[in-house]
Amino acid sequence: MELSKNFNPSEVDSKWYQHWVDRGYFHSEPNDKPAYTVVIPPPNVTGVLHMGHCLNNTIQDILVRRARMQGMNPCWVPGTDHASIATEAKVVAMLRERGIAKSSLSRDEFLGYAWEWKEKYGGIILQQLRKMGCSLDWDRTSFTMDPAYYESVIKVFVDLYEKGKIYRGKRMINWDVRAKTALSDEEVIHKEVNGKMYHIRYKLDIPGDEFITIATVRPETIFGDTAICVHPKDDRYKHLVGKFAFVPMINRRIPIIADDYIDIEFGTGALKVTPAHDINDFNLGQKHGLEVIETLNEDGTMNEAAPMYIGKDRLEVRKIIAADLEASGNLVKLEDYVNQVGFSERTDAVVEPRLSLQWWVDMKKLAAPALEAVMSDEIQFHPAKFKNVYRHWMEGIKDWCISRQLWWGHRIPAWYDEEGNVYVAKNEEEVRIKFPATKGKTLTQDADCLDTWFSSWLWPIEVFKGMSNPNNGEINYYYPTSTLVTAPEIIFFWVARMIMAGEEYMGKIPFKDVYFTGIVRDKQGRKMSKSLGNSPDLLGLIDQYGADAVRFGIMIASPAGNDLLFDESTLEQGRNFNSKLWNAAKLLKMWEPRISHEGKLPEDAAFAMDWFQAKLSATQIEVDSMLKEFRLSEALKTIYGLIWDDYCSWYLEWIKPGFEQNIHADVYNRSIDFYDTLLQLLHPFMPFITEELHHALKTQTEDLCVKEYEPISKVDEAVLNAGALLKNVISSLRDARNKNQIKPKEAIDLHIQSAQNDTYKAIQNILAKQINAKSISFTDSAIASSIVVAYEKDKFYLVAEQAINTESLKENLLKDLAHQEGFLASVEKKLSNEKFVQNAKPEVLAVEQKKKADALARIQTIKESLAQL
RNA sequence: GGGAGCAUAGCUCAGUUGGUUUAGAGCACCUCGUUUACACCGAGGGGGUCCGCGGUUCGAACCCGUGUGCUCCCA
Repeated sequence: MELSKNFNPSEVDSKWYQHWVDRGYFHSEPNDKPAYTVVIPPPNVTGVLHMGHCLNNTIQDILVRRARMQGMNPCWVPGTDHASIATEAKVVAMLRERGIAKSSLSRDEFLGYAWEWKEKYGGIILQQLRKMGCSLDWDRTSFTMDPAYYESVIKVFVDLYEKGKIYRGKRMINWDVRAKTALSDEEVIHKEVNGKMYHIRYKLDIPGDEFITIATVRPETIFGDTAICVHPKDDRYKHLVGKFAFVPMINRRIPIIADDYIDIEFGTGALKVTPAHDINDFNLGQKHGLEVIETLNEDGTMNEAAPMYIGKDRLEVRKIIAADLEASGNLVKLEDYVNQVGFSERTDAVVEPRLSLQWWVDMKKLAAPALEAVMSDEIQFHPAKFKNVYRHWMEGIKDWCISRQLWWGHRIPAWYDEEGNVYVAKNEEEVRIKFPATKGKTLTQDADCLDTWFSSWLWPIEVFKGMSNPNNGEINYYYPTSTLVTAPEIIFFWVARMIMAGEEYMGKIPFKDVYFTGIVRDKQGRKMSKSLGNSPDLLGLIDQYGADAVRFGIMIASPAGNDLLFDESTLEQGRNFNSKLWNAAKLLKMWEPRISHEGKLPEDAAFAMDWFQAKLSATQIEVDSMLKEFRLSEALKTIYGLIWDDYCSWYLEWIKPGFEQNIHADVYNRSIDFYDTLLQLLHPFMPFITEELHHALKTQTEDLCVKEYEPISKVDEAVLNAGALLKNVISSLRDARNKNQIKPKEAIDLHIQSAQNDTYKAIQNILAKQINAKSISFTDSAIASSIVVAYEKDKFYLVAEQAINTESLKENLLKDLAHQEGFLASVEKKLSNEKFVQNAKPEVLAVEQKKKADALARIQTIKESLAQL
């Protein structure tokens, strides 16, 4: 097969992807082999592929492809998440564009539009994953709202309710005024915001014109104040405790109370207490039996509690209230203040604490085994530093608010009768059976949906129908899964809760290893985001560079456990690597017509092959251990170096036949096999080009994608060392040529003075070729008017026609001498230290003595060389 | 405010239980080079007070303390 001049990824990529799918290589069924199961972190059904997905899924594909080539039975399950808030927001926006208001639709009508939208746009992202080469088992594509999945989520709700682990309660929640729904704590993003601290004085209900001043960043909440609280030991206010004050503008009378919760140093030391709109105030209110006055409507506008601002947004009121307080004489001062404000993860609205009746999961009992599983390393986190983060959260865990005031999602299976009694069962029919008392009563189902994560925590179980059809053959074979690859951002949202669900419903952990990827940032270290516009178009990049180059670029820049600073130059490096791979194959194929079966195997070629075999085996072992520790980036770098430097720059040059010369059949075949092995090693990282070249090299009996790795052969250390010596000598001599400005075309005569002539004799042909020497001979004494190069204890004399630049030679030798003498001094210092000689381990001592001997010998060599100049 | 982590070449990172050469790699940079694989290339080279200070030790990039700077998580 003739190779084209250049590698053309666009044709090759789609050809092989289709081929792999057609052959069913990605499809898994339970069998006798060990399972290697990975479930994809299901992207939002609304999602389009971004750099984060690219990194995450490339890593998964590397692990899965490698497992396949190691003879395991890998199963990588694709799918999408219904993403309740995000999707509902998109559907609402789409309807608005069509001029339809959500409020004008019934629930069923709205869901009709939502499904329509999902069928049309949902899953675009899954198509995009194919372009990247992901070896997902498409026959298993799942969705968190598939019918069976939906039933499982409901089943879990009912079960946890019956176990007393789910309850309904009026509590302070995070309210998203844009989506008009409750949020869990994890869905709130805290950001620093420049605001104002308002010092507001409240007139006291005592004779005279006295005031008490409070400080707040949310002045609009004064309408919900039901007390002012001071520290009992605060001398400034002690005398006011038990008295009353008036809320400015509305003149409502509120008590002044004392509690040691108050920080005397903060603000004025007096706190306005608004139990309806702050969690701490709420707790304080509970303790002191304070009234709760709500001031906000669902959409964040003020209600009748603030008569002068009804219908105005609370942030708008914050801007205008200062003037009004000023007018009423209540504003003491305004100062700049930086504080932390919560924003909705999905809508970016400023979150308002709000008292609300919601459904909760009691997390304490669920958390215990899940914490233990990670702390005992039954589940291993990579990098392990995330264990701390996890422990910290799990130990301080709070109950999980799971109800969302949305329609798109799993509807809460709770029914209410007219008196407000609650009945929980999987459907109304079931309620009627379980609760005969409901006979004749009208029941209404809870309007709310469950938090998205209340379904995704079942993902590793339900993709194998482990909830809807417990104990089936697949769940028993594929569960627990092997490795979860995900972003550290969702360690609480998802990872922790999957572990809880796994322990609760399977009695087993859901996965053995969790690999946390870094966050993808731009060159300047900023997180990639839509608003910054610093997120590159991934599909455009794949078109431009090819999927392999993108995979290479993103992996080479992702050190384990660190963030990834995305820079297009690494994709260029990937593309260049593609070219290198392609050209090396072209070179090999060029020799094919000149294969000779006659004659003996040349000695130098035999050495080259032995050396490369040793180097290959040693590197395979290294790569193996790196991958076991999830050091994927380092493994790729190692393979890159093996191919580019050791195979292409050294090995191929060593065995390269002269101009129009033949190549020995053994050498040719061995070189092809080496290359094939290299392609196989690289395949999990760059699947397309390796498959293409695997077939281009020779007629193959199987595809690389499913070709199992051979056992690694033993490393011949002696040959490895001889090769290293050869490389070093070549480099030193080339350096000498360069420094003496000997033209590359000019052949030199080389004289070697060494105690190990046999070593050099075995490699002299290679050496001659690599440094362009027309002759090599061995000598016992110095050669006149030559360039002297000292390497270790050996000396090399280069004889060229050109005049020798004695000065620069001398300079180099002196530099080397200074270095060696400095080194010797440090070694001698150590060895003359009695305590070192007494305390150091014998092997350390031996090493130091050898260092000294070597240094002395080298100094001797350099001095001799200098003397000859 | 509480917690975690990081600081090594211009950049991104390795550096295993403290001793394996006076610290390595890739990219970038500089010099030279178009001999039939590849200029998306080849050969060679330069470049570091291992963040500062103090300590432990015969010996510290590595261990301890402290300061500074940065990042992340939680409230």
